[in-house]
Amino acid sequence: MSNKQKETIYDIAAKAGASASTVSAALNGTWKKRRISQKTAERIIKIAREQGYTTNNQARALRTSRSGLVALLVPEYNRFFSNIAQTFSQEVRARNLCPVIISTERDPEEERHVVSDLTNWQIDSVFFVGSVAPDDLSRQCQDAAIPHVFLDQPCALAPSVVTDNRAGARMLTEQILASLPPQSGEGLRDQIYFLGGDRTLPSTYNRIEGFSDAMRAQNVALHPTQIIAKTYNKDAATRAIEALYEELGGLPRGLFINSDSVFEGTMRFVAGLPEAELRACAFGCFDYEPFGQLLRFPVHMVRQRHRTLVERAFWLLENNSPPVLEQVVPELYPAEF
Amino acid sequence: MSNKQKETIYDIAAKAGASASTVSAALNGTWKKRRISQKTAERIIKIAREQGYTTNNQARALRTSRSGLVALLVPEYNRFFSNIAQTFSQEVRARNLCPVIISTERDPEEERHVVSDLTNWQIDSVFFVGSVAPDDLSRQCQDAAIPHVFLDQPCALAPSVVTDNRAGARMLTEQILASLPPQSGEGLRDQIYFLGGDRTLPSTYNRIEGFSDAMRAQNVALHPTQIIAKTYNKDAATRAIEALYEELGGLPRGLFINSDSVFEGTMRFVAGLPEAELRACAFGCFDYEPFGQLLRFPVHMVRQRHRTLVERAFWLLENNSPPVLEQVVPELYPAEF
DNA sequence: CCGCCTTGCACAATCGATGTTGCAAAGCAT
DNA sequence: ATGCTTTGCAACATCGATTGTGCAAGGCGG
Repeated sequence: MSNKQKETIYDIAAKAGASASTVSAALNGTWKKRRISQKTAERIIKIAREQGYTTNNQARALRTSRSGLVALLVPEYNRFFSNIAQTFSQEVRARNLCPVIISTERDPEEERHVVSDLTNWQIDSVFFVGSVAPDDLSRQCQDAAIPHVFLDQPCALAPSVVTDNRAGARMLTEQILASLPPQSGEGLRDQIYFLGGDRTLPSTYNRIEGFSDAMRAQNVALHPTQIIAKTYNKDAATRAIEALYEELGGLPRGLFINSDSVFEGTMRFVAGLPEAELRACAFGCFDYEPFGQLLRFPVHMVRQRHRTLVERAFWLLENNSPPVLEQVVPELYPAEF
Repeated sequence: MSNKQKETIYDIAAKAGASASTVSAALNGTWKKRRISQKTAERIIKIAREQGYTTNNQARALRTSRSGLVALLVPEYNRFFSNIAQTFSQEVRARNLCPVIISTERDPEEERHVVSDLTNWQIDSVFFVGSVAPDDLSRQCQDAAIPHVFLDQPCALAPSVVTDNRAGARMLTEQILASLPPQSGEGLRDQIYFLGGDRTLPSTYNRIEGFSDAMRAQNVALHPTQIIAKTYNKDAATRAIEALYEELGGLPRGLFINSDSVFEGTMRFVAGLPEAELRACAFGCFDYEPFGQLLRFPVHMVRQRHRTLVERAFWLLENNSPPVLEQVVPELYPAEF
């Protein structure tokens, strides 16, 4: 169609016999405020449509100092973050804005850098998911007057939306406790272990709390050694479960697996064990993985409500929320056998 | 730090006792061309750094009509597309540009819309992954003079990079054939089936070709009914495998599963079957799913090289490639037991 | 018919960076 | 000292949309 230069409001103005400012007002909806007659506005809009005119976003952004870009920073693209990204992208586009999704590889340096980059784009707002150094980032955004929210990993200085990890962990642990195999009678092996994550991070910390809550509520003894939470790393998880297996002389009676990466890591070892041993352990995973339901042994799972998380984050942002922490209770997917 | 308005080249100019144009030249590297003395340039650069100046991208974009934005359109965020997105994001940022990733939900209308939106952003270039209506999109981009590439789903009108589906399917099929269980002797059940995908799409078409190649090479008879390829839909896959199971009175001797969604769908049914039946079928999946290796029966897999795909796409784009089709041979992950 | 208030729109400045043009000073040769 | 080239930089127009301001025509009361 239009194999020529792109049209501007000036071209439309010429064709409509009006001035550029009138065209601008007609097209961006401010014509009423600017006392342009409805007749003129409609004529201009019609012509613009016929010519296939579309406005140059850079020019608008330069003038209004609002870019129409909304950024999402994720640590990486795993299942959970991808779901968040998908929902985010939809919500942004529903608002006629443009989503910018960037992965920062869990590197605080990179996070800083990305944010300072984004300020040059006059980003309208930023969503941080699972960020490593929330406080620094929040300050950076505040300096640049960029509205922002945190998801998954909270920040005291800005509105945050996170999964109610404690409640979720409690639900999951209760489910594990409810489907415990008979005791083996061999002390250590009859205990329930919490594996994976980083206890210095709020999410893991709260999951441990929820785990403990559930144990306490049912008067199940819990010793600190039953909680192994140093990293989300996949390979480390494989090593950890191997070590545990060796130490106990078998699998524990129950296993709370903290996150999908840890799930994958432990399964690499566990999946190779004989049927009988697998049946002697009740598994729960704090994350949803469809294939988890297809293993030959039951695995209870908890799924974070990514859509709700994102929706709430938008709400907080759009209502200029003060730094609050909002929690969303996750969903339990009990194993069906 | 800077709790005031953002600085412009004019502020820097004032502080450096130079003109804005000189500052601009000094900062964007064109100062040599513009005959600015090295001394002046360095002085300006130093001041700019001290003041923490960063350039306003909209202003630059408006002037140069290059936005510095690069877009990626994906149908959705599944494992494969997320990997692509991750790699894309890294490559874009390595070039000091800004990645814009948008999911179009496999809706041609939405695809068109997104592209026309993107042209208003003066997007520098667009990467289409698995797009539904490549030709339309390519024409749209051509009209707007936007360089573009297609990944995964090729387009005759623009450079494209796709997995060598035929070769991959052949590799996978050979692997299936090599690990076939003993014959049952019951006619139909001793055959190998191809399940899932959409034969009207090039990728599925070529995988069927590769499947056929391998069968032919080993003189294995192949009847059209052994190929069931109408959709990538997960639920449809569950229904299809159920129907097949019923028709054959058991699983076939071999099953070529086309894509991760189909894998998940079939597994929902298959995973519930008794051990013996599972061992009577050799499984192969054209997509990589880590949990696929953790099932209680072996599944051979083929993994697309997402990094290579993206890198080649960039190369084609940056070298103004004519509409060629480049193929990347995928990687075989044979089951280890 | 005159002053006054609307209505309806055009003019022009502006956002910040870029790049073309022009002009003074310096360098050099004669 | 004169003319010519080179060096080094400032001025200014420009990208396209937005928005404050100004001004003419029309409506209305007196």
